[in-house]
Amino acid sequence: MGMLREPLDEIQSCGLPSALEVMGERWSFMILRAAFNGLHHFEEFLGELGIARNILSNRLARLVEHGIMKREHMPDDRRKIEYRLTAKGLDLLPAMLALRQWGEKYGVGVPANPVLCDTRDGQPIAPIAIHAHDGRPLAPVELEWRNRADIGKALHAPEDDAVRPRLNVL
Amino acid sequence: MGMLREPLDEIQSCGLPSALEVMGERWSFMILRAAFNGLHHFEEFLGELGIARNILSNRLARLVEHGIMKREHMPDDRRKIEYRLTAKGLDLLPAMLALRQWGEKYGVGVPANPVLCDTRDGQPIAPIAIHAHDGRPLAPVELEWRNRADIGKALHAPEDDAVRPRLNVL
DNA sequence: GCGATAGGTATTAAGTTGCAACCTGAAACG
DNA sequence: CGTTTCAGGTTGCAACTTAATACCTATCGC
Repeated sequence: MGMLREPLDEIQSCGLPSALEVMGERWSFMILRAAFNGLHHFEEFLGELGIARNILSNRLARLVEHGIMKREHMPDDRRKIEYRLTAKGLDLLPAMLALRQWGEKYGVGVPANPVLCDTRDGQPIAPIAIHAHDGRPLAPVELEWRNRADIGKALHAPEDDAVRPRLNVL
Repeated sequence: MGMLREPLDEIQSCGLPSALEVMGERWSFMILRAAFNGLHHFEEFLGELGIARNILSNRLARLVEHGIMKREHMPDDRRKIEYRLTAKGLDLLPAMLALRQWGEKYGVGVPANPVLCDTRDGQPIAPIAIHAHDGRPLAPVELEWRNRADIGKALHAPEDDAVRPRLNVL
């Protein structure tokens, strides 16, 4: 299949376009979720997702090509191929969960099952959130964009709270 | 524009399909990022993203329709329309950041600018990660899928570590 | 060998995207 | 107060992507 779309990356210095190059495609996240749920084979994905064979084939190939999954013949049955998440693929778990939790929060009647839990106490994980480098949770008002050059600098007097830039979306 | 695609939701009980219904479309996340960077107007998005007018128009309409952004005439100049993130839109920040951080980690030469920082000390935020309900950070080996019915139950003897299901992707 | 199974490819219709040209209503200008 | 400019679109069309379905190829179990 061709690829004459606008690259979508290099638009600004930000990793988002490069992430979306693979994960922005229709079905990529659904395939990833299925993989996180323990699916490993072509026909399993096919049955679970209700996707067309050719599209699934193409998407798996792209995920493999981008190092998100790896593709291996099974030694005991050489018809079978095993698709498995790589470390790079596993690293997408927070993004996938954040998106899923958002969908659950605002979607219609989606009580979500199964739920990702802490093995230690069997309780569901916390909502994915933003934390400071030292682990403090951060609310939107405590956030601001900074140029790389200004990291760690005192840009505004602490008492001058009203003038602080913050996320300029609030 | 028509909408005869497979719904992509209702496939399983999980919020992901419903999240992807809007955010899975090409450009949606890029528009969101631009909005988080403080852009509010049609022509601003157009210039920043290099997207076609009709597509931008369509995507903004869909974001508004889904309650992610709101659209308001500016009272001082009635030609201008202001697009602004709603609470629902702001709630996508963790998902957007997780995706962006992943792209930065694995993308080619993307040092990312500007960077989201804590107003308190001007330091960049921590990587988006998974935490237990009590705030402890959780590694992949400490995670397992559970049916809603089994939340909080002791499913496996603590000493029987090898048999524990975990993420069955590891 | 022979049917079933796993994982694809090929063909074609339908839907989506991107480009460029055009439209509309509200400022701004003189 | 007529004309120009600006903001925010819409329309038409060609190119591309997706989906559905049929077909292909290598194992495997018997």
